[in-house]
Amino acid sequence: MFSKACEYGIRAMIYIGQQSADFGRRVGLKDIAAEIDSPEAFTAKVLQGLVRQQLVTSVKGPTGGFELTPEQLRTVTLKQIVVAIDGPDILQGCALGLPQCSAKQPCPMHFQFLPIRDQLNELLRTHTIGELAGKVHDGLAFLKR
Amino acid sequence: MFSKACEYGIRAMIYIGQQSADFGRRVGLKDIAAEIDSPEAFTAKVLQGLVRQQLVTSVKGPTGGFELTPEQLRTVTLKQIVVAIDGPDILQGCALGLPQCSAKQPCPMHFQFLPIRDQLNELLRTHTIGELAGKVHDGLAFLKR
DNA sequence: CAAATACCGGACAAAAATGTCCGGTAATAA
DNA sequence: TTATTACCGGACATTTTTGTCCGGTATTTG
Ligand code: FES
Ligand code: FES
Repeated sequence: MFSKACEYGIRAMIYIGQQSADFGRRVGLKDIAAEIDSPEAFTAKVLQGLVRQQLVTSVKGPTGGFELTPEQLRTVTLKQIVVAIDGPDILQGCALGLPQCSAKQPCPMHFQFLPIRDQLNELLRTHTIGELAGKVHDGLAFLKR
Repeated sequence: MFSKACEYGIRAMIYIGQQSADFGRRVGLKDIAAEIDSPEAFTAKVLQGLVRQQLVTSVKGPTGGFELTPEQLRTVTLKQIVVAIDGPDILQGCALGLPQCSAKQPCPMHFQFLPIRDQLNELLRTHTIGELAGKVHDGLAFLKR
């Protein structure tokens, strides 16, 4: 479904968001990698990209780390993260790999697949990091194991 | 979503099925690759695997090629093909890559993601190759362009 | 039987994804 | 100011996926 990079990116964002929302605390790479069970250096690469796209904020030096501003917590969606890392293909590409997904020249799965893909779009579009971080805070969801 | 191998595999199977159902005609690799716009040698590899799993039948020598028996047309589903090529992960794996998808230890997307994944399961489980080949026959669906 | 055909199987090659390392830079704190 | 901290950026390494090649084998036709 998603690439490893994307999985790590989402999990990292939710963890950063949870720490920012609950404690106003910045988190370092080592901390993140440990809490979401991901390779540290690779996760760094993924987060660097998200910082460039301003989906997350980073601060260098002692007491530095990653954080999500209240605005980012409220506005950054799963869709933005997925598109930033994996590109828009999963949101609009053909299930069977045809170069164009269209109702004019549909693949045999098109009309059955479309509603499913649309629901995925809706899921990604309507869920913010702040919302998902809340579940982790409440002990209703987990980021590893 | 699916790997390239899986996309080629499904498209090839539908084309083979359409030719078997409509004309009782075996099709060769060159023909298949041209009709579904896929790399010939790579498609061969994918089909070899499906032959081993008896999802499609192959015959060597002149007049040989690939075909689907009436039974295969009726019973082989998208799910069987996807699992044979990509494995069961897309049908049961966690959206965020947790080693186990479970409601006991759910990731933050679990309860929203589950119904979508279930619908995909249902789509793959309930559609046979014969059924999809029929759409191509009727000009309602296409395997390239 | 002999020749031609077409899938089979394994080795090989290229590209992409995943993962690591290390020096550079900016920020903090003593 | 100086030392320390922690992200940044690029190069490098490994693994997986994608794709190619070629001789072998089975089958058909003459
Ligand atoms: S054309 Fe294949 S999903 Fe739309
Ligand atoms: S635990 Fe992640 S989808 Fe079920």
